[in-house]
Amino acid sequence: MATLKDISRQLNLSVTQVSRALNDHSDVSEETRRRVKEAANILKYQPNITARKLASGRSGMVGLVMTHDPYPGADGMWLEIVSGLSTQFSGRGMQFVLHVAQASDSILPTYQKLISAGSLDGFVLVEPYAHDLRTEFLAALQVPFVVHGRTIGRTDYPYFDIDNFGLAYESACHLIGHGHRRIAMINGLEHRSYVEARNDGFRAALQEAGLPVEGGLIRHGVMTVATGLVNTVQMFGEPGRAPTAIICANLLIAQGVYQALESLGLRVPQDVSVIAHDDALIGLRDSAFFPALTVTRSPLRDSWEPLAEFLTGAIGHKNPLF
Amino acid sequence: MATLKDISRQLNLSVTQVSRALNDHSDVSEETRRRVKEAANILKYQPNITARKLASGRSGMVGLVMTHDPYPGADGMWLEIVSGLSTQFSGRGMQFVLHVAQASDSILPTYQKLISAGSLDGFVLVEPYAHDLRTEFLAALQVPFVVHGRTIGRTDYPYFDIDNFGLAYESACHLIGHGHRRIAMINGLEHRSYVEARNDGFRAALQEAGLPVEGGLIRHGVMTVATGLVNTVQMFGEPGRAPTAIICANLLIAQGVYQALESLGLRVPQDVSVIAHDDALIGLRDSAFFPALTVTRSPLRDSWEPLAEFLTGAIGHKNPLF
DNA sequence: ATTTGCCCCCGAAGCGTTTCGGAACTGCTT
DNA sequence: AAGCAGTTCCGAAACGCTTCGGGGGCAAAT
Repeated sequence: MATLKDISRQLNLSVTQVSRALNDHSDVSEETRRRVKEAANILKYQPNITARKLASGRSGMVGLVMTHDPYPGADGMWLEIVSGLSTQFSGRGMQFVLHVAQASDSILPTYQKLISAGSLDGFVLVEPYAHDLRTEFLAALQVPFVVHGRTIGRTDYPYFDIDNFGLAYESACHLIGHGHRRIAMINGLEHRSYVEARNDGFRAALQEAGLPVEGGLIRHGVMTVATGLVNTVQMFGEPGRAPTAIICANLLIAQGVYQALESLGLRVPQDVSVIAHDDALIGLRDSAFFPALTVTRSPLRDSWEPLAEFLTGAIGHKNPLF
Repeated sequence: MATLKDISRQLNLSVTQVSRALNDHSDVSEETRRRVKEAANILKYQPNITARKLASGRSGMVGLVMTHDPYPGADGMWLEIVSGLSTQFSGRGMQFVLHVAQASDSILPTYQKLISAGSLDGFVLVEPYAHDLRTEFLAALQVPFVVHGRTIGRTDYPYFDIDNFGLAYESACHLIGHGHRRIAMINGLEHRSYVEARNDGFRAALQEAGLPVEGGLIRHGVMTVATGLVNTVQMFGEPGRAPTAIICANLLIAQGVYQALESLGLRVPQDVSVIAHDDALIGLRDSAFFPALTVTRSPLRDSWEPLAEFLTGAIGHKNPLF
C-alpha cells in the first residue's frame, strides 16, 4: 500500500527521482539508488500496475486467450501451457493471465475488448491455424504477440515452432524403410498449421517412395485416447484396407490405438507398427507403453522460455519503460 | 481507442456528464443519456479499465489463483472451473483471469502482490482447506472474495458449498441398509474441507450403525483413476480385511476402482458394491459405467453462478461504481 | 572569466477515468 | 419578491505513476 510519495517523503527526494531510481534509470547516483531501494524494501513498496500502465502504456501483464469449447480428455495440455508460460513470465517480473473467450467466433471481439480496455501489453497465441485471423488482426493493430507454432504464408512475427514436417517425414521414412507399404496417420484437428505440416511431411515421404496417398489413411480428431481408439477400429473395419503401421500425433492418441489393437487381437509390433510424437506432457510417459512405443519427442515445455523471451523483447522494444 | 474526451467534444458536453451518462447516474437527462450512448456506439468507445481502476478503485476484473503443482489426470476439473467462472463473470460485464502461483508456499505472497499491485477487484477461492490461510489473509486485508466450499470454523464470508457431510452419510447409510459391514471410502486429499466433511459423514453413519471405523478403510489421494486403482488393489491385498463396498469421491476414482476390480476378478455389484459422487465434469458420464454405477450427483457447474453473484455483490457493495 | 559538459536532481504535465462540490436554470410555494 | 426544491450540468481534483524539459552545481576546457 506504500506509494512512491511515501518513499520520497521519507527520503526527502522527489517522486521523480524515486521512480527513476527504482526503474534503474541512468541519471541517479549510486548512493540514492541504494537508499531508495532499501526504503522500498522496508516499506514493502509494490508498484501500482494500474497507475504504471496508465502513465507509461506498459502494465507488465501479458495474456493468452483460449476458447471456451472444452476439449474433454485433451486438457492436460492446457495445464502444461498455462503453467509453463506463467512460470516463464513471472520469472521475468511480469504477470501472465488467462482469459477465456465465450465462443470461438467471439475470439476477435475478445481481443478487441482486451486491447482497447488497455490492460495487457501483449499476447501469446497457441494452436494457430494454417491461415489464422488472430495473427492478422493483432499485427494490424500493432499489438505485440508471439505464436507457438506458426501460420502458413507471412510469418513476420516472432514465433517458436518445431519441425512438424520433418517429424512426420522422418517417421514415415522410418516405417517405409522397414518395409511398410500401408501407413496411416492419426493427426490432430484439420486446419491447424502443425497438423497440416505433418500431413505434408507424411505425404512427401510416401510420394518419394512411390506409394499412393489414400484418403482414408490420414485421419483427424481432437488429440484424445478416444480419437485413437475410434479411428483405429474404423481403419481395421474395412477389410483389405487396413494399415500395417500407424503414426500418432501424440501419446494420448497412441494410447487409444494400443487399446484398440489389443481389443482387435493385434500385436505391436508384429502385426502393426506404431510411432507417436511425444510432447512430454505432465503425467504421461512414453516409457509407460507396453509393448514399447517408438516416439519422436520434443517437449512442449521447451517452447515457453523462448516464447516469453520473444514477447518481452517485442514489448520492451515497442514501448520502453526506461 | 476513443476516450470520454472524444465523445464530450463531439457532443459539446463535459467529460463529467458523459461519464455519468454512460454509467447510468441519476442526474442526467434522458435525452443526453441517449445521445451519449449513441455517440459511444458509433465511436466504438471502450472504457479504459486501467484508468477506471485508478480513479474508482474498481477494475471489473476478478481472479483465481491456482498453484503451479500439476495434478496429472485431474485437470479436467480446472477446465470446468475456469471456463465456468469465466462465463459467469463475462456475462456480468466483468473479466475473469487466472493466475498461476509458482509454488504452493508462495501463494500468500502472490495474493499480496496482486492486491497491492491493485489490478483485481476480488478473488474466487477453490478447494479450501479445513483451516485455510487464504481466507484469513484476504479477510484481514478486507479484499472481497468468495469460496467454493468452505472452511471449518468462522465462515463470515460468502461461499457456495454442497452438503458433503450428508453426501457421504447417505451413501454409507444406503450401503449399510443393504447389509454391508465393511465399507471403504476413497477420498480426495487430506485437509481439504470437503474431504474432511465427507470423512465425518462417513464416520457418523458407521457409528450410528455400530460399526467400527478402521484406519485402512478411509483412503486419500488426488482424484484420479490411478488413485482409485492403486487403493483398491492395496485394500484387497490384505486378506480378510477387504471391503464389500467402496465409496468413491468422484468418477475418476470410480473408474480406477472398476479397473482394479476387473483385474482382480471381482464383479460389481455381486462381489463389491460401488457408489461414487458425480461432479458432472465435462467428458465423463456416470452412464458410461458398466456395470451401472450408483452415484450421488451435484454438478460442479451449478456453483459458478451463485459464486459470481456473491462476488459481484461483495465488490459492488464495498466500493460502488455508481 | 566565461563556456562547455556532465551528473544529479526536481516541478509539472499528463495518462483516462470517477467524483465532489457547487452552479445555473426552471417552476412552485410562501 | 424571496425562498425552495428539483433537475441537469460543469470545473477541478484526485488516483499513482512516468517522463519531458529544465536547472543548479562543479570540474575541465577555452
